[in-house]
Amino acid sequence: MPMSARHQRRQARRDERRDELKQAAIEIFHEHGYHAARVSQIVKKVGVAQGTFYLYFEGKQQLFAEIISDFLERVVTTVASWEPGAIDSREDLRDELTRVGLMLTHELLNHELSTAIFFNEAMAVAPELNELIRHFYETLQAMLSDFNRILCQRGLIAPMDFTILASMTIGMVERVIMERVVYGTLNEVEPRAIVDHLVMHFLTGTLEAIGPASRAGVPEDEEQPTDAALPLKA
Amino acid sequence: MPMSARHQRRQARRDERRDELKQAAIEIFHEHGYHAARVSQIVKKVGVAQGTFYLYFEGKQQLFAEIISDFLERVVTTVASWEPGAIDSREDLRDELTRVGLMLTHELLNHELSTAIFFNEAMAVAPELNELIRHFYETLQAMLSDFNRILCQRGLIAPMDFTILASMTIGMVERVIMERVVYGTLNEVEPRAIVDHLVMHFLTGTLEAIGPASRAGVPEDEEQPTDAALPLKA
Amino acid sequence: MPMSARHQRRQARRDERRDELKQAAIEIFHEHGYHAARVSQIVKKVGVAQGTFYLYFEGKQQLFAEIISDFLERVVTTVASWEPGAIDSREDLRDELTRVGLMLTHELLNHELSTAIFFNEAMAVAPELNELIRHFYETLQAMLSDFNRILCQRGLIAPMDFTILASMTIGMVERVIMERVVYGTLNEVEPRAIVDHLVMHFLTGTLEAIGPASRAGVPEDEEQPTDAALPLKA
Amino acid sequence: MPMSARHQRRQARRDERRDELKQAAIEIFHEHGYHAARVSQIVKKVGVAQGTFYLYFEGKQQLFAEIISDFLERVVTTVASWEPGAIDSREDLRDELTRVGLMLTHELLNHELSTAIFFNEAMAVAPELNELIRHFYETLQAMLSDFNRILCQRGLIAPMDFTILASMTIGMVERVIMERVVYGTLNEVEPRAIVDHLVMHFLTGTLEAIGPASRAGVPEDEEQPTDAALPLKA
DNA sequence: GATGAATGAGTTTTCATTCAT
DNA sequence: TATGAATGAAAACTCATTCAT
Repeated sequence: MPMSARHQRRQARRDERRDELKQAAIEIFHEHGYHAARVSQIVKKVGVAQGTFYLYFEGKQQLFAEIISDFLERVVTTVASWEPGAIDSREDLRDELTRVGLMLTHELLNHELSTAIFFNEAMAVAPELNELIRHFYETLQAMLSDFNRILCQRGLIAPMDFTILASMTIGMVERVIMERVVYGTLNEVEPRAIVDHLVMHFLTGTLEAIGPASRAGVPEDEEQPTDAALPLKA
Repeated sequence: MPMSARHQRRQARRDERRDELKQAAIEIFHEHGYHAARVSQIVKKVGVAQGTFYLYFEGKQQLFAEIISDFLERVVTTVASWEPGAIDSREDLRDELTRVGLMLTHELLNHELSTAIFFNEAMAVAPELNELIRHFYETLQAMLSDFNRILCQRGLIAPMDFTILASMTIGMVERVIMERVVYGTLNEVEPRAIVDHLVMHFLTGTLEAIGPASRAGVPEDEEQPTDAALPLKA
Repeated sequence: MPMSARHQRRQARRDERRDELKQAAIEIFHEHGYHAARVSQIVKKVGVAQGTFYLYFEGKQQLFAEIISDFLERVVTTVASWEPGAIDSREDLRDELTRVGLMLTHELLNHELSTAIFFNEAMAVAPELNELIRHFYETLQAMLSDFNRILCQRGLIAPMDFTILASMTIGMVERVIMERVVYGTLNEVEPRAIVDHLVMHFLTGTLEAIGPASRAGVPEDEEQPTDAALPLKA
Repeated sequence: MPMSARHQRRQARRDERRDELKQAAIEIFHEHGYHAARVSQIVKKVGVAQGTFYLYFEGKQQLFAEIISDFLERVVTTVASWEPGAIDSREDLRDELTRVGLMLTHELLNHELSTAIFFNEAMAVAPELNELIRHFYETLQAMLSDFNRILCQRGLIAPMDFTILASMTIGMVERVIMERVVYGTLNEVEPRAIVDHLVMHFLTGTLEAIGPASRAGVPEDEEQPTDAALPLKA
């Protein structure tokens, strides 16, 4: 059933306005937080009447949930793009981790506001939403656990509790991203450097130096501890 | 200036009631979240009148802030108990990390509700509180960065960006604690095992097996990847 | 920029409703006094919801201030209509005083409730409002002082402290109006008689009889004190 | 029935504390107004506990009423001291008016705070109190009307509506006192000068100059309008 | 589709007063 | 007498949502 051109145009305009409202909402939610955000501020930003809002969204909370949902979907999609198939060595692993890490980082940095909203507000809005978020983390953990198990089977990582490992990995990434997006602490660090640190820490903890990415705080002049100094467990 | 016995008794009763109210508030905040929590629920739980609440606290928000502040203080105090002085080897380091990790874990698990409230709600209450939390993370990061720098100078960890490293460490710990406290995912895992994973991941990433702590998901029977299979960077 | 007919209609309805609410508020404030008056009583009287009130006014206090402000403005406007230009004799003066007096009296009696509210409540609501009232009295006094000064220069009134004179005049008028509006004491006295008394008292104090306006309490039959008996100061 | 010395001492201490509290209340009522005044502020000022207040007064409102009542009584007593007996000439009248006027003025200025409270707040506290005040004004008016009637019978003042005259007189006095006590406008004017103006205005309106008391605003250098210029009604 | 006026439920907080100690 | 902790009623105001135009 082909739609009429007229209907299509209408639909396009509808979608456009919907996006406008959603974008405005993201900005307002980011600025004030969910609870202090007012629907009146959102519609004012777009320049439409209060009632118009409800032509496009069921309500404030549903819109917030949608924003969070969009965000979660982007993250899952990105992480799911992992391709374990061709990974045969630790080099391959590092490269693949770096690839996915960069994708994820770019994704999150490209949607800074949503990212910040997610970390700051999402858990404090409504029980239903918490369910959604819980489900997201479960999915993520399952995916990572599975990956890790595969890697372990291939002898690429040591055996351990992969659920805990998954949590640790998620936490590392999350916190680093938060620092950058929410607080701006790591703004002057290249995303690449961040990803390098994440990947290397996953691979070798604090065993290996991460050279070129180093910045302030690294004792450059001082004699670097040699690898030899690192007593690897037999 | 010795207080009269009468005054002392009064003060003691005052403190007791204050604690009662605070504890009730923690439970209510945990159950409903800050915004859905009602002062009326708190006083009902303690069995006092509405007005009594305001004899002990300036208001709902101030009480919440105090609860969070208590929490943050406990964490900082615990982390600050780190003693880098006598650490001369990676073994020492592992032991000290384990010691502090266990303390912190116990601390957090002993105040599960506050911990959960902090992770879920704290950022979504009020800008002033966000300031406090921001300051907390800055303190924590500064402490960890300094530790890492010392460790590096002693050749115990490799050089890298210690700010990023600090964030990663904080994130790892946070996420694992959250999983346990907020979602109950890791409830059947011994705190000791959790700490072992955190410490080992900090030290060697995924290079080394964490044996006895292993649980579901770990391919016990399968041939373990040997250390030899792990290509350490030259 | 001509407004659409639709917009005009809306605005008209808006103004109407606003007036309705203000009028209801005047009645409630008059009946209960500012502090005992409830917003709920006001909206009930008009038959709208509680929230509607706040579409038209910032709050209870702001509405009260507006009512008082309206009142003060009417008074000042009336008093400012004084025309000293053509006054050359005491007869002229008496006529002009009578004219302005009647206008003011009518104005106040036409807004009895506001007048009563002003005298009873206005000073006990808020410091900001007291400022406004203070300014009102200052304006009034300045106007009257100036008038008196002009009259004195023309030889129509004797020299004295015109600030005190202004205060006395204001007080005379106020009290007489209060008696009538707040207490209903002088309800059966014609406004004209009231004004005659005010004017004559301003002009000659208790020197001259005010005949036809006399009512109960005046010893009609008794021998009137003759003017001769009045020892005018040399 | 003679009280024991012990009981007397107790009663004295009681009265003292009661007065202390009342005085503190006057200051607080003056500073904040009745509605914004807090019982807690009053007891704090005296340095006793909250409960103590209720050992001496039934409550906030009753105390306020008592303060107002004290005030009204002082005024009535003063005005009632009028002695019309020996007044046979306008000179006598002027002297007696001046005497009473000075007494009243001193009375009010000696209790500035109560006076200010009365004018600003008294009508806006409670209906019962308004009754009291109404009664006060009725008493005052009756007294003045009677006085005026006597004066008229003796040929000392012209016939007119003595109720209106009483109101005018009360208003004149009130307003002048208010200006001084509430706003401080006439602070640099001698009480004596104020009373002179009041008395002269009562006697001759604006017919006669009030010389030595004149201050700023009086055209001293300019030719004074002569009495001859004042066309007295035949 | 768009508007924006109207709705009204819902909650924190204050403070005069009481009363057990 | 004095204390001060406890009481609890009471009210202004907000804002998400609706619906007649």
